[in-house]
Amino acid sequence: MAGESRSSAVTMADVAERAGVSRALVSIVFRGVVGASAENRERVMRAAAELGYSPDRRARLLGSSRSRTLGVVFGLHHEFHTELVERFYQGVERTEFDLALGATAPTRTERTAVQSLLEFRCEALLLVGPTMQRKDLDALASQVPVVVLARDLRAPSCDVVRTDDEHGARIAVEHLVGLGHRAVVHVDGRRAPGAAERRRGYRKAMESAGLSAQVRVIPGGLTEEDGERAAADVLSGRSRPTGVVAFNDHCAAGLLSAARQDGVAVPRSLSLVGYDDSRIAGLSSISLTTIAQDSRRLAGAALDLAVRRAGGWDEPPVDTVVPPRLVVRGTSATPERRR
Amino acid sequence: MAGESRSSAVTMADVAERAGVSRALVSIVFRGVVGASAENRERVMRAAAELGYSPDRRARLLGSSRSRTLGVVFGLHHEFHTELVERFYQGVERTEFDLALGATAPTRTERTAVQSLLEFRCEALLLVGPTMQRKDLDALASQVPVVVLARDLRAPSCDVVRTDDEHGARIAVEHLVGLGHRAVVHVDGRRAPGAAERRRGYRKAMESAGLSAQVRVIPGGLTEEDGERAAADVLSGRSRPTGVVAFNDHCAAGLLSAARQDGVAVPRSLSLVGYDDSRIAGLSSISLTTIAQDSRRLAGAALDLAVRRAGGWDEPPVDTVVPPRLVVRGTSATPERRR
DNA sequence: GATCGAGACTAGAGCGCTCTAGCCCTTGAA
DNA sequence: TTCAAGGGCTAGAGCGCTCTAGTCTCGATC
Repeated sequence: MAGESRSSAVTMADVAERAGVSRALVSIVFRGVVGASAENRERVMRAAAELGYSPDRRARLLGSSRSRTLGVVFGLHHEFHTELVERFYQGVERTEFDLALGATAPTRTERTAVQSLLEFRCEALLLVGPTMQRKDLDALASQVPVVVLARDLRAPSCDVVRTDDEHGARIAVEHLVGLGHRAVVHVDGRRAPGAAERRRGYRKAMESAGLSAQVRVIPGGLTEEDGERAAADVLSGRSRPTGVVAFNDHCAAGLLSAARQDGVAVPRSLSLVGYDDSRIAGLSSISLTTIAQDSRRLAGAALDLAVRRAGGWDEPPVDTVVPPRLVVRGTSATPERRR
Repeated sequence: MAGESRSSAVTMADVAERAGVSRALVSIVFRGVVGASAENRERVMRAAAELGYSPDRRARLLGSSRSRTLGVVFGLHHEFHTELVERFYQGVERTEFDLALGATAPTRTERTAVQSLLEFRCEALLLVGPTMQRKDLDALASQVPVVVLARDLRAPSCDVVRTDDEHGARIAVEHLVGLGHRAVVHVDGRRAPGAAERRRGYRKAMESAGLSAQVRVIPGGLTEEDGERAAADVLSGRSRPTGVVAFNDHCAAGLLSAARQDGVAVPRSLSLVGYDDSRIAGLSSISLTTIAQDSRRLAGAALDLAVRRAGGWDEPPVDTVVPPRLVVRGTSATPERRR
């Protein structure tokens, strides 16, 4: 058969034969455990290289009772999810585990992704921003250790790692107040996940700054269109604010483009803070000051939990909250003096 | 051990016992092949459901000599790559194969990704926009069937599926000319992959339209900053063009923001066409007319090739070229009458 | 009534590893 | 000298499936 010339199946036995040792010894060498002389170790590696051998993952996993695999379910098109995945890859190198990716997309459900990861016998699952129903999540968590990221759950049946959204909104406000703003409004996310926390953070921060009288929450949303719509409320009226904390970057971008179209100079006449540090915030034509989630710590904490759970750690679910940080770009500045 | 209460290992043997049949029969049922009575099929499925059994992928793959797995190497942060991955998922359902993802990121090399997929004994590899050196690619292709997407190779050692960039630039020009533009310039991508083809497409289209005299290529680049820089060239001078075909969307976005800052109305005074249909093109504040790659056909063609190669198809490498299409948004319109 | 064939089912040998048990040898302490 | 300890190595039994080569049953055919 023509295909035979390709790698074909060079197995551990072939390597063993060529190196003149037993299969078991080859296994020892490839697992990197003690029990082989330096000489033989070298011999085996050479033989393997000559034959182009690489161990068969499937067999390897089957042989040991543990799969040493962590499953990650993430949204293929969510930039923040993919950022977390990258962090996972980085973090997992320090462990004895490997990662298996299960992507989610408009045409591929979480259910499908989870199913396929389960077939690989992952020892724990990392779910990034899962949208599945609560009862499905609970059911899953009873089958396999689960760590949920970026979704707030009350009374969780599994570990949760998330960003402190209240704190995020707070530091956004503090940034503006620190620059000298007093009239700072919040364009919120209505009922989106996280919206309530951000609203609360905004309110509390304003109160702490002695600006209770200035508190004003304007209904917004998640999209640019929502931001554009909210712009009407923000910009009209006598009491135009000098600072806006928006629910997220897209909303802020809509607001920004509407403001500029109205001839309002940003940041000279209006400062704007987004949320998420999504890619558009970094575009030079937008250059949005925003709140960034600490993907590194989020991923690190989640990975740590997953590994411990996989190792049999059996304590009640843990809720880990990571503070976000401010990223200052071009849409925030000292307010101009008016009147 | 505490972990035992979780799924633990329920195997085919457990299902067989519960259903009162042999393991082999359970296998037959789960593989969905003929050879089991309706009654027993039902019995087995019921037993499996009761036990919460799902077949072990690792063992399954090991048992059959073929892995029935296609590996995909893609850039985690490239939106176009992830779009292709989604298409792959869709397409692969119609086949007998499964997908294994190997993500690439700034901190994770293609080499690592390929290595891990190879350990899974993928029967073919789909490389999306691979950046590895030519000789590494050739070496890889000699080990396992490889299909390369979105990278132009001359005299390839493997199948290539790509977009017809020359054609893309051509239809961008034709769109503008069709709207009545005559002074159409091209802000190019210098030496970026695809830049030469797009330049050629622009030139040829202009010539076909009888506008050879208007041909003008301005050095650009891939980023917004490149676009902003090119804007100076485009907008200055007596002979300002009415239409611009940019190398890509980011370049076009930079151009757009610079033009607007200069008080040039888009699309009234200047029409702009980008390339790639990236996410920013769809942002309402940008709303860029652009050229979209046909991810569906690209993925379909690549998948088809991979499956055939995996099946032992052994013809010389195939080069598949897919035409892109125009996406009209808000940055292109009939030119205003001047003078 | 013997023969055949098809369908339903099973036994059991792999697949390529891991890992335990045990062998052989050398070394150092008793 | 004896024995324990331990390093280096191997045999061989799994791991949970797939798949070939059967066996058995039953009804149709000659």
